[in-house]
Amino acid sequence: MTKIGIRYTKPRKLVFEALEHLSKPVSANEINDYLKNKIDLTSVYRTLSLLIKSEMVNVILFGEGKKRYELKNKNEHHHHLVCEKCGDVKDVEMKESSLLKSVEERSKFVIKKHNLEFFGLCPDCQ
Amino acid sequence: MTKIGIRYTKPRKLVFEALEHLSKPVSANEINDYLKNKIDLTSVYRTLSLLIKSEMVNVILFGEGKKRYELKNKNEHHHHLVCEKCGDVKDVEMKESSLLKSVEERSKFVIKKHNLEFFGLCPDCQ
DNA sequence: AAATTATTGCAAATGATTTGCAATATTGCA
DNA sequence: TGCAATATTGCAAATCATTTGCAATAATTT
Repeated sequence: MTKIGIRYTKPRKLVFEALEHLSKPVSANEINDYLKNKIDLTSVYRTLSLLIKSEMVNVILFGEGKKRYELKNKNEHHHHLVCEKCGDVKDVEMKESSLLKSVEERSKFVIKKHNLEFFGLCPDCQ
Repeated sequence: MTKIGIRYTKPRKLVFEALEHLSKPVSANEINDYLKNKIDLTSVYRTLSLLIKSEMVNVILFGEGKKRYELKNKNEHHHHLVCEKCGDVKDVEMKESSLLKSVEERSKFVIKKHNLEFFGLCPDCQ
């Protein structure tokens, strides 16, 4: 008799805890560092794809040539403001439904998702 | 007597022409394909960094794990709407100054730049 | 506790981008 | 024009992020 299922394993527990604890967009490597290499980097990547597929994690791009990952559950849909000097990341909330509607109307596209990230200098670094 | 200067060379000419001709965000590889490997991929990359430094080219991220490059001169500041099915890219213009101002006020950051890209289905692919 | 099957770690592959370096091309000046 | 000075190229190899294959291991069902 065949059974299929997703198992709750140590690597998965750990990656989830790392994302929860770090609670900002982090790279796969940063997760690994936080976990002190207790699990293999490959498992971090594999767990992340799982979490992304289950819509528990968002992928965020800051244009550094790598992906960053963030738990979804916490806050609502939001964007980020990154300090180009110290690297601090702040969440940005905004209502963008009218903006999306306007783009949809003008383009006749159906919009499924969007990326929006801001870069600048935080109060301390100005 | 030492002289310093930037030279107008064949590879640079070609990369510029490729960007002009393709006139949408393209990857380094796509530039190379267009140029039929007349120049080395390394030179494409080196020319692109030069053009970026001189603010003639923008880097655009669609989250595919690679960068895309687009000539600045053509249109004004704009964003992109990418069809997730056929890959077609449409430019999106919008006035975002009030949005930026609002984010700056709420965050106390000074915003230097931002990324905004939309993904969805174009009229033909819906 | 055994059998079944999902998951892991490790090594190696892949893809994008960068770097070192000797060979070559461009440019300013005699 | 011709040459020297130096910027730039191509090629090979390095690097970084991410993915894949596979045999060993762990989780789960019975």
